[in-house]
Amino acid sequence: MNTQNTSREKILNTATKLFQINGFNATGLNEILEESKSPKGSLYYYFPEGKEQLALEAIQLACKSIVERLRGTMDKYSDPVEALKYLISNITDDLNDENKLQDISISLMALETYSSNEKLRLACEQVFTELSNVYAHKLIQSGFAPQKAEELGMAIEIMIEGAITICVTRKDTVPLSAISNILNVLLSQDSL
Amino acid sequence: MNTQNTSREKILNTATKLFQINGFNATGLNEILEESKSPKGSLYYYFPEGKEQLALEAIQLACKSIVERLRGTMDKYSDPVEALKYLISNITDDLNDENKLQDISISLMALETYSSNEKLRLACEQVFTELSNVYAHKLIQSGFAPQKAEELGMAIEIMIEGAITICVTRKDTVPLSAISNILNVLLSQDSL
DNA sequence: GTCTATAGGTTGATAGAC
DNA sequence: GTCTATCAACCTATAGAC
Repeated sequence: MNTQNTSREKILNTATKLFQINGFNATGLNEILEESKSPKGSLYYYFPEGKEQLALEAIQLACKSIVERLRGTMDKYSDPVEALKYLISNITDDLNDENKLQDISISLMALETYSSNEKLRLACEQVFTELSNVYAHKLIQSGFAPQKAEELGMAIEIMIEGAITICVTRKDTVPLSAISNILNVLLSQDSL
Repeated sequence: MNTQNTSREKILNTATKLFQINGFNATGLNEILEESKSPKGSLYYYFPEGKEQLALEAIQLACKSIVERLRGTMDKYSDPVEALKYLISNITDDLNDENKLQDISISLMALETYSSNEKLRLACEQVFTELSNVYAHKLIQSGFAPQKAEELGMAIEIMIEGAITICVTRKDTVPLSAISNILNVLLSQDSL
């Protein structure tokens, strides 16, 4: 998971996990320090701007993890429909194993910050854009027209975020199955 | 908007608004009391179980508002595709006017509570189910098979929640336009 | 660089006068 | 039913010893 053992990385990794699962407002700095076994002095030494800076870096780190997973699964199949099915089954397994948003979605932080913190909102916006682009790129590779691929990429990102939100709320993975079928229909008939 | 002027209703209406827009954790009881011009004594008189009870009733009231809007717009057109287009343009107008979640979505509260408060999680789950059913009902009315309608109803709910999340994060309404097109394709070819 | 102590503010909740 | 005063607990952040 995390390679180095510096205090900075321990704090950031723990913060990234807790912010994703429980949210920005529900996660206290004390909680992060306790779970990462770090002293408060270190936090403000490494993140002099405090909680906001920590959250900003956490969003960016979460983005890296999510994109990595996404790329890793999408590259397993050349056919985009097969690749998406595999990605969705992958996320489904994770949610079944543990009903938590870690390495899955930053929707919670996005909704917590859209109206209260412009810097963090922008960081979340960038995550959504990047994820959409990964999907679009996959579609372009398999022959979709760039404009069509971009629109579909955004639609895929929308469906996955929406499905995850409702999955964790319901504590089941039916919504992900539902969009798996929809994507099948959508991408098969709507090509080129 | 609110008909009666009892302290209870003033508190509940304000809480419902603030919880939806800023979330459960970001909204303090003091803030609710200040905005509703109510004394703290009244809050605990009418909501003896405190913040949790207030949030529970707020989720249910928000559900009523959202369902009302949804039914109101869906009933304007008999064709479900036209009705959904109208609903989406309606939500788009609201978000353009003011980039806030009020009377639009409870996704923020759902994500804040899914892992920390079972009572509130269940209330949010019920909201998502109810909204899905409104869509499904509309599809059944226009000739879709019940099972197909149920699956599509959930898919519609997923897409709208996902699109709203990304809309407020981006501060634009492009995602809602994107799913409007998708729904057109999806419901036109996939009927009966 | 690490750690502790603590400041200064806010939170949800309670007690008790009226 | 209404209102105020107050509580203990928590929060983010800072100061300063080591």
